[in-house]
Amino acid sequence: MSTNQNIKVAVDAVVFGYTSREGLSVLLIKRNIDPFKGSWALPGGLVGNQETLEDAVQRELSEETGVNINYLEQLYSFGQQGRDPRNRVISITYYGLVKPDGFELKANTDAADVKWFNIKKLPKLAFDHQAILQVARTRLQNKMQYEPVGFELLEEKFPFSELEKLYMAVLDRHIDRRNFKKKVSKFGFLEETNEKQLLDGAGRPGNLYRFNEQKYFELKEQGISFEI
Amino acid sequence: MSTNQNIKVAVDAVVFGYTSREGLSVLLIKRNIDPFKGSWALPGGLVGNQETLEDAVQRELSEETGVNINYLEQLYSFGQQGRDPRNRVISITYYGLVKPDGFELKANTDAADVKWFNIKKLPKLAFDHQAILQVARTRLQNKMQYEPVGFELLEEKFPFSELEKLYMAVLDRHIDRRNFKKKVSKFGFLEETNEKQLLDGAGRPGNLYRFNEQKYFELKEQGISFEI
DNA sequence: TCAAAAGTGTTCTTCGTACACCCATGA
DNA sequence: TCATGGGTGTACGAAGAACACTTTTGA
Repeated sequence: MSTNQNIKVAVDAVVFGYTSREGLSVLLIKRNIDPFKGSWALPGGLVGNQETLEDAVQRELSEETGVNINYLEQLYSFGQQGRDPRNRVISITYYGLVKPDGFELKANTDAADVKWFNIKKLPKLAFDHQAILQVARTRLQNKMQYEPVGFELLEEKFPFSELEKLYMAVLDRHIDRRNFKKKVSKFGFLEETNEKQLLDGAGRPGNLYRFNEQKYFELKEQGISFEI
Repeated sequence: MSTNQNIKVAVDAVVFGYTSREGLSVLLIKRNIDPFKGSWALPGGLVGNQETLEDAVQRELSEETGVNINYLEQLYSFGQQGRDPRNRVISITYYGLVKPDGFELKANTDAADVKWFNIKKLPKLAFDHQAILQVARTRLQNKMQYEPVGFELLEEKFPFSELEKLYMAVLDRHIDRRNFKKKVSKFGFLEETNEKQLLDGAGRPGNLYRFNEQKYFELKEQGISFEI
């Protein structure tokens, strides 16, 4: 059993982005080699002998998509036989969060195309990537409810309503504005700036807020736990 | 990057057991080959070309320890270079739960010895297994608070106090008996039998309870969520 | 009759939730 | 002046936390 093992190790990444225009989106590449040539798939590829798993993810993302990832966390490892028709490949998957200003894409040699897809309008995906994406979505939903990772999807300064809409988009349910504000404010890691939102249409401009990560870590040290 | 990848794939398992006598325990093997010959380590080994990751874990456990695993869940994948001094090995780790009556051990060819160690009296471990164990412990603590996995560590029928002591051992804090009973009973997946505990000493014998898994799944379907 | 462990209810506080009107701005 | 979206407080009910005495058994 310990001799002649012939299994390849890959990484794949589910990268989430959010804008209030587009909602919650996922970054996909169009494959330009077989198998699944022409299909949309998660960015990813084989791990180099000398690089860590995280480095491999970062490298693949920059090779294939050009995005700047802001938060990266290991998701799950998939190892079923037949998930890649060529060889036995186990894939260690990650999910990542990108701020809206890191949204510019450039498809590269390895990919025929790169695009953001709204989470509700996904194409058919190659391999078992549909299942991976589902796991990632569920994980993000859970994670956002007990750690303030949502801020990794917003600009540095944002109106409160952005945060609220983000939570509604990810959790896919309505949230009461007043209760949500009360709950988030209570923790004390959100700073009000004295700037106001720049408007794109009518309506009263909201105050801009900033997430104080330093403060959050202090509170976490003290055992205060975030929950939405 | 895609040519001549030379990385081995292994699985390792953190197996937890519980008895009120011994408290929360972890199953370790004594290595009989180098590196770390003579050190205690988590059971595990390389994955065969034709087996799933879960199968590999089950096989290693039965080869090395002879325990019957009751619940198995993937934990995390560790891939740092240097974690195995021989080759680049990435390890996909699992944690498992064993009922007290599956406690009999038999060390086998692959291991010089197998033993249960109380979680508070662990020896130095080989490789990065100390870190893996820490991740597993934290995961178990979290998991037990939102899914009733604790029952996988108890006999089929158990006095209520067993459940309570188990939670105290895993969470490492005091739990109020009355509040705990109220909370657990409320869910309705715990059945009271009309048998009573067999005593080992003085004290009033407790009623025996049984976990109704069927009922739990029904409740879960209805969106009722377990939380301690 | 004593020691050991199990069984059981009430009160108080905290948190979650439901809910509607006024304000600032651009068109 | 109208339409759009932001800002704000209160009241009710549910759940969590603190807390002590009685019962059953073996020695």
